[in-house]
Amino acid sequence: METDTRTRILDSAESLFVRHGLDATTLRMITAEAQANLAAVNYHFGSKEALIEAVFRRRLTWLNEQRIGALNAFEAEAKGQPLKPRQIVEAFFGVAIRMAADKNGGQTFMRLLGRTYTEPTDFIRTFLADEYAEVIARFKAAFFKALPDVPQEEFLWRFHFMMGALSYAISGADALRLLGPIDDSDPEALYARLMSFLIGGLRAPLPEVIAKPARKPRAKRAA
Amino acid sequence: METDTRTRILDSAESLFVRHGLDATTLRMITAEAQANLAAVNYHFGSKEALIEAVFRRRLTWLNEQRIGALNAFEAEAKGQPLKPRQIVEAFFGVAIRMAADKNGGQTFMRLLGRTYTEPTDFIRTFLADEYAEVIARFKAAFFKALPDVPQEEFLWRFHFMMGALSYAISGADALRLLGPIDDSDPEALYARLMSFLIGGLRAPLPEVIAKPARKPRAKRAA
DNA sequence: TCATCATTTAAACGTTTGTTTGAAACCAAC
DNA sequence: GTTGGTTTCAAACAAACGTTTAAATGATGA
Repeated sequence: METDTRTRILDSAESLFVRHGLDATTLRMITAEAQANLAAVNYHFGSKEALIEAVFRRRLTWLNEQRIGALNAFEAEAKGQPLKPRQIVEAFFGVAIRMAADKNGGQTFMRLLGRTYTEPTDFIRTFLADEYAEVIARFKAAFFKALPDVPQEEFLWRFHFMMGALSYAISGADALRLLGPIDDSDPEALYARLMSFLIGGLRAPLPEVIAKPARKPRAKRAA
Repeated sequence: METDTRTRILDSAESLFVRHGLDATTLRMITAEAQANLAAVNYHFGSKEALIEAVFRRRLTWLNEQRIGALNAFEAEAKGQPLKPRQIVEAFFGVAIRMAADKNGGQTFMRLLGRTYTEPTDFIRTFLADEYAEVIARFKAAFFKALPDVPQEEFLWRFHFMMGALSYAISGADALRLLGPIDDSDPEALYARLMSFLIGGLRAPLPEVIAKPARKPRAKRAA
């Protein structure tokens, strides 16, 4: 338990952010739980904003490297042939689910990340966009190659839906309590469940209505 | 534009909440945009917490009544027979997507709602659980009846995933910017896209690994 | 016209926020 | 043992927060 102040602060911040949200977590809560002085955050990180970025960067960089690594492995194996969609899904979402199952750090962070995609704060949006730029580009290319019959815009939406399902899968029991008691203790089962759901959605028949000249009836109810 | 102070505050709060989040939105921002006095919030609602609840209740009650209404209509038509899964999905998620397409109020709110499911704040969780209790019970029952071959726990997860996809579908362009430029101006197309994705995921083949006696290999990488 | 109620207003309240300060404590190198 | 650089510490800072107050204003019915 002899970790240095910097990491103790990162750990406490991560854990408190996921419990109370970014805004509602104060520096005093963080430093108290980390058994550090209040000024330590500004000394080690500069500001609360910089601390938030550090909390995310610490694990997000590694996560996306893993994703690209998994994709590289599949592509090397395929020797120029398009990958199977299942492989690409596995590389992107599977890696995330497995990280979320890792009690030594990943679990807490992934819950935080899941609910941060929809975070409206500006500096977080731009920060995430930067961190994701490379991995998104790689996976878009792989998907387009693997599914040449699916219109690109259509696929982007499905990718987006899949991110939503992933986010909720990871947030897990918190939001699930809305649906009733449920067991989210088995990460392998969760992995299998999410994968089959995602593949099912990804490979669903294309909707017919797409690209219809959306003529909206102007008629309003008489008032 | 002669609306009363109370509704002007509700409208401004709704719009600001979705832009900056609940915590980061201050009463001074709200009253400034609503052209009301700072004290007006506490006068009309009692507290900021009560205002938040009012913002949600105003549209959420109606939304869930619509959902139950749609389900009732389908069930009356089916005369005791189980519904088709597509109908239940339509009643729950279709109603939400259509509300999200309504520029006169619904759109802003649904974006707010989508990112609030994962909100960690306690009083919001309990509030949402209350508001959703009835509609969740009705739809769970309908789904269980329509899909007797799907284990209930399995289905609850899929329902959960579907909520995630819906949430992201509604948050729309905000988070989608991560994936690149995309057009979310056509609600009918979005509706069709989400529905086919959801049905695809819901009806995907069951994963085999479920309920395996999760024996986790203790072996760690040599270090 | 007056009295009564509801609403709006400006000002102030006590807290809490993130941040800064300057001195104390620590620790290795010489 | 003294120096020099890093880290910790208690205390204070101004700013912003949600909330409260008491007076001013508006509208309604007698």
